[in-house]
Amino acid sequence: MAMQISGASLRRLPQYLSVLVRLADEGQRNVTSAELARRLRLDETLVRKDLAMTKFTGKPRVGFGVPELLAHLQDFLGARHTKEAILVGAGRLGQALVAYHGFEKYNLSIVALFDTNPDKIGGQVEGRQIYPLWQAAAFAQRNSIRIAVLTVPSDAAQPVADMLADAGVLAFWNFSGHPLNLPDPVVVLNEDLAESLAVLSHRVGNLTMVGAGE
Amino acid sequence: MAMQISGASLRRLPQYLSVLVRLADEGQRNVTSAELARRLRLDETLVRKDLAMTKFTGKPRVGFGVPELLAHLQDFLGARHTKEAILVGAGRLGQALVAYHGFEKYNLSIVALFDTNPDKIGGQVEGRQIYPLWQAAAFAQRNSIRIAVLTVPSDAAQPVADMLADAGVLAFWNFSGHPLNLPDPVVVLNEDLAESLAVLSHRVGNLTMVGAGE
DNA sequence: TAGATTGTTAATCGATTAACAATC
DNA sequence: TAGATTGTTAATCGATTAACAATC
Repeated sequence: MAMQISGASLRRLPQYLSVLVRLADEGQRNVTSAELARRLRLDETLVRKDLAMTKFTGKPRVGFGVPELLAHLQDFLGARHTKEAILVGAGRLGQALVAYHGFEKYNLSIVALFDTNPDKIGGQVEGRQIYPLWQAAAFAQRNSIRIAVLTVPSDAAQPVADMLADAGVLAFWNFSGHPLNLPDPVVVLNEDLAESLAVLSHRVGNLTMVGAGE
Repeated sequence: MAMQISGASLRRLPQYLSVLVRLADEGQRNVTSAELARRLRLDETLVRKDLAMTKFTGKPRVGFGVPELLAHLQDFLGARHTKEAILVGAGRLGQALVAYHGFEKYNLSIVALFDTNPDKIGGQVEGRQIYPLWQAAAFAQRNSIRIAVLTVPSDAAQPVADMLADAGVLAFWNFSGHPLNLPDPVVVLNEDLAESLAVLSHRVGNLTMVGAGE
């Protein structure tokens, strides 16, 4: 009965959030589904459906209260209580993610980094310490860490994930490009820049072909 | 009649590619759709359908030729002729992307960076020069650049994209989080870490709630 | 040949869009 | 009240999965 929100809907919520932040800054009190739709190039019915999934209701003739909806979505997305995470694989991508300030909006805080490279261990990234990989599981357990960001080489992804899942980590943000196999309650979110790049590469290939001939 | 491949299929092709690279290394000659499906946790019919979309055919009782399919997918994804791109916004994320070696697999080469920050201009990232933003359009035009990676703040995304589109850029990989509005042949691929983070944040919120009470 | 595996057509599923009654 | 806008049910669309005939 409590209909589960789809991944597709969930991915649009931060987009609504970012429009709402702007509208709130401008002091706008209410916003209609039509206006949200227009700004994000979506269908207005889809907007109403997405918001309904989060159990927020608007007012006919008025729309949705901007500050109320803003706060509601932040709550819904879990953006209002801090979650601690560790990052495994302090390479270039890992270090960039630690420095990426987008995390803060969702109150995700990376508290420690782990790596196998002795040259990196003991160093710091953005004020966070890099520890040896073998300490990761114990660290996660001791600090009740629930989230791990995996920026390890693809070969290392599965063994590292297994180890951390054993230590109680419940969610993985997996940048390794290797699909993970983990027991059921564990959440895996795969992020694969290669996929996007393939899409771009193919489309550009087609464009230039069209441009060149035919 | 020449059925257009869907984005969903296209995103799976690099996954097949990475399995094929591994199989080719191991010297395996043929692979069945069932084996590809198992390794990537997909349905085997879906695998056959995806490969059919690229116009590659297998042999009943044998499967798909590993080296042939590998080469075919690389071609299909445009991974076999080099494409030059510029990157606008040499911040942390931008610099990380330049350093990210995943690009090379698809023969996408970032040849120059642009930024407005005088402290950055004149500097280098991974051997590539950082130029002032106002030179970007002329540079793109002079060098027939077709692809731009946008790692600028969201407010700057639309004006920068307009300027580059005027200069002949046909494809944008947009990390700004701001939806772009561009004329029709132009390809935009949006990459939004905030979306993924929202999905993760929500799912973890649910997990911990389940763990805590109910 | 018999049987495994492909390629394709049909059925299902889920997400988006259209239609419209409810409401303020 | 009249009319704009919500919330929801029905229709459409596209992608995935199932079924199965073709083929080597």
